Amino acid sequence: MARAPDPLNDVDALAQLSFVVQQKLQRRSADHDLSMIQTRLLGVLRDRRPTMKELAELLDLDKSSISGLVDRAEQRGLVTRSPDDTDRRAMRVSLSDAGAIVVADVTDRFSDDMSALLDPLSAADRRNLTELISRILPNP
Amino acid sequence: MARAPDPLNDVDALAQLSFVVQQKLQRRSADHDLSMIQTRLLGVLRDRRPTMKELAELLDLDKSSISGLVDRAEQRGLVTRSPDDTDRRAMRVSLSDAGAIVVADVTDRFSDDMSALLDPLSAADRRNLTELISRILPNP
DNA sequence: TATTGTTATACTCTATAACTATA
DNA sequence: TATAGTTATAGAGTATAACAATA
Repeated sequence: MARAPDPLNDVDALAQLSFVVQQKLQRRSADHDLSMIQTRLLGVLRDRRPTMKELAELLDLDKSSISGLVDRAEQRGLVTRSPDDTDRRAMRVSLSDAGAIVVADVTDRFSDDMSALLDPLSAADRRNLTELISRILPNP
Repeated sequence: MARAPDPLNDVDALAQLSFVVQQKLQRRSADHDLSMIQTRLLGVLRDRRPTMKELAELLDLDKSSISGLVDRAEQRGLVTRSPDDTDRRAMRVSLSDAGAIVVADVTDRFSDDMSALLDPLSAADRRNLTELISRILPNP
């Protein structure tokens, strides 16, 4: 007779779930030849036009790392740099049309993955899970 | 009056949770000057003595990437290579005493982080969350 | 003087291809 | 022949330090 799997403790459950979710996102990114950090870059640009400094804060990277990251994304035509309107030292980064299409596709397919992951749960259980997770996430 | 945060949909809840969890692990790893992949290497060695090929499968990396990864861990005294008993082509990798201490510390502190994260939930809610997550994780 | 961004440098991480030794 | 592992090479990603332009 089939044995039930070992019950997970709460710490292991959170850790394993995070790896599964990240792996899905990584694979959908790789389908577009994007690294996780490139996908995160495009993701934060969906609703922002940040300066390089703001990008460094959003992605928790050094400003010099942002320079290289944006360089490579710009060479691929996914983002564009423009001078800031008022501060002539600053550059603002925005998504190109091509970048918007790519990030939308990654997002859509990742959403499909997450829906598939949630498939074993009833609608009520799903609402319950989302509510519990919302309560432990740091308030936006 | 303070507004409640926007309610998250289930996909966003899973994605955000995974980033929070991974960020905690990354920071605890960085405290020991370990990258995430080095921590994962030490983690899989806690209960295994795999060959290089098995490590490549466990970490989903090319065997040549494993060579470099193990090289650097070995130079830091965290792991050791030993020849396989029966296949003279193969090498087995194991945790050193120092490596075991490091991975135990990262694990303990990460567990503390996860417990703190779960703090807003009652014991019953926590059990409920763990049960729901267990049902969506791929069966081991 | 302080801040924004870039560049030079060094290191880690990763894959591909070619290689050696063993099965 | 096929497999296990290493090495050479190339490129992405990262931080530190030094720098130029602007505030």
